[in-house]
Amino acid sequence: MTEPTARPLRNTPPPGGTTADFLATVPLFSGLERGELVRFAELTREKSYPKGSVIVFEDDPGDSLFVVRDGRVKVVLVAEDGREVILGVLGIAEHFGELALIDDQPRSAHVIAMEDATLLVLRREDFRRRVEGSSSVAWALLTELSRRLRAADGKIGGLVLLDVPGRIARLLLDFGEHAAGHLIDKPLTHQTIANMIGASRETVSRTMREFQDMGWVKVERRRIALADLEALRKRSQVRV
Amino acid sequence: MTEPTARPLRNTPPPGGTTADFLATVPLFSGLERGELVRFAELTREKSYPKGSVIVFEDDPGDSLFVVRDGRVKVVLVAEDGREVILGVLGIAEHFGELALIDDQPRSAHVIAMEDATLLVLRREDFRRRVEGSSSVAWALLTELSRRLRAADGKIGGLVLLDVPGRIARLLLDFGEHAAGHLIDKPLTHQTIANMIGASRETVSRTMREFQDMGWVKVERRRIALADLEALRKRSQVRV
DNA sequence: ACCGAGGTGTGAGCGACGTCACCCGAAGGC
DNA sequence: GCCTTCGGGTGACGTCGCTCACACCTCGGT
Repeated sequence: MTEPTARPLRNTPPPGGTTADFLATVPLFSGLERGELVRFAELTREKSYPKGSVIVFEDDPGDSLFVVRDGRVKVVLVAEDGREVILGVLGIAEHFGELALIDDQPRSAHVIAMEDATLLVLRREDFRRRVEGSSSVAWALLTELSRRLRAADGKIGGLVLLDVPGRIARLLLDFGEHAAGHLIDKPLTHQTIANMIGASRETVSRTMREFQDMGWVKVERRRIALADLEALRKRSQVRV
Repeated sequence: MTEPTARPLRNTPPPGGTTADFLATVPLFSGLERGELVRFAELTREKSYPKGSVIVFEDDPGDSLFVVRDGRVKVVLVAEDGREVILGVLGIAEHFGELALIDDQPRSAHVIAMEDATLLVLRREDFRRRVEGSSSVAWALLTELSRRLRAADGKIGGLVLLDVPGRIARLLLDFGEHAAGHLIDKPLTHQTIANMIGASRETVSRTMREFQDMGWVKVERRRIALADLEALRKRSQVRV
């Protein structure tokens, strides 16, 4: 855990077509027609952040929506003693910062770049005007918030009802269940897992070893592959 | 924990004016003009549920929005072994069931009447048509979901970062901080508290006693009054 | 006034996990 | 190549909070 400060870099935009093309791949905007996409794209600024830098601080007033164009970021709560809880990891085409746009409350968590990242930034007023004008965006936003709320409630349930191995099993399924070959492609350190499920790095380490010994998962070069979905599912239900 | 079944009762409507008057007090609808309120009210059915009955089951398809007209209901996850997690307690003018309306997913939790309750029921199609027609309702809904998402994230943080006394302190503040005389008016059993914060009834019992001994709270006739906000706030921060 | 149900108080035991301390191996910069 | 950094593995030990068991208290109902 370094002590990063926000120092945006200007660098070359990531490949992959125009901003409008990219926006079309983001669920939030996918309902829009070409012309609208282009206009949205024009309202957008692109910013780069090096690994470890803080993109938004908890309690900042916050008046922008961010869309991940490249890289990965984590949404975290940080306690005074340095322990952190990872509320979510966002990858390409995912976004954060909508809440501050909607209700004018300060940001509810830090967002930190896990890798060098490029983000599109859309300012509150521009965003609001569009949302009010386009029920398609408003509806997509409602859908997204619903999804997150369900996920959050599920997480609360998991924290209360499951022991650490159960929480790990569930997390692994969340990440790998619908992936090709049940392979979790992005590297996931034990520390990161620990912060996502509210456990210590050591316990995660011991548990992952156990899962490997039982043949439930295979790990090579830091890539985790789920080998026995049934066993993991069972373990992620209550009471073994 | 009884084993309740859904058995709606028809009984006398609660007092307090017309349905439209009532709707005007619900934040979701408070942006509407009189005429619209009346039309919404007409789309509404009123249903009563006895204490302990299940209003919606987890995994039900679910196609209605419910507004609490009278009584209190709890939103809960229930494990096979009977343990339950209370995700929220809703009182008069609060609502639930919007998620299923927005994203067509099955319900994510049970909702159970904690007291005899009267609810207004609004069916999906009627609701959707209105929301699409009225950006005021859509915006209010976004605001409400944002609020809940923040609350859920805060809860996750509390579960991970705080010990049981810390979680209890935080819960008490949530309920009583902005109440008149810092008095939590609705009775709150230790079991209920336990289920809300993911702890056992016994631990809650011991902790509440400790809080009383230290003069942080006063309890009489099952009403809890917060006596030392500062101490509670401190205890609800990380690391004592 | 009685009884029963629901809620609370409290002790004893124990187990899952956190913490601390350390080592090892791999990856990546220079 | 070498050295540093970052991530992982593992033992020893302490402890918070869960479970089990039971007693008491306070209602509301008849």
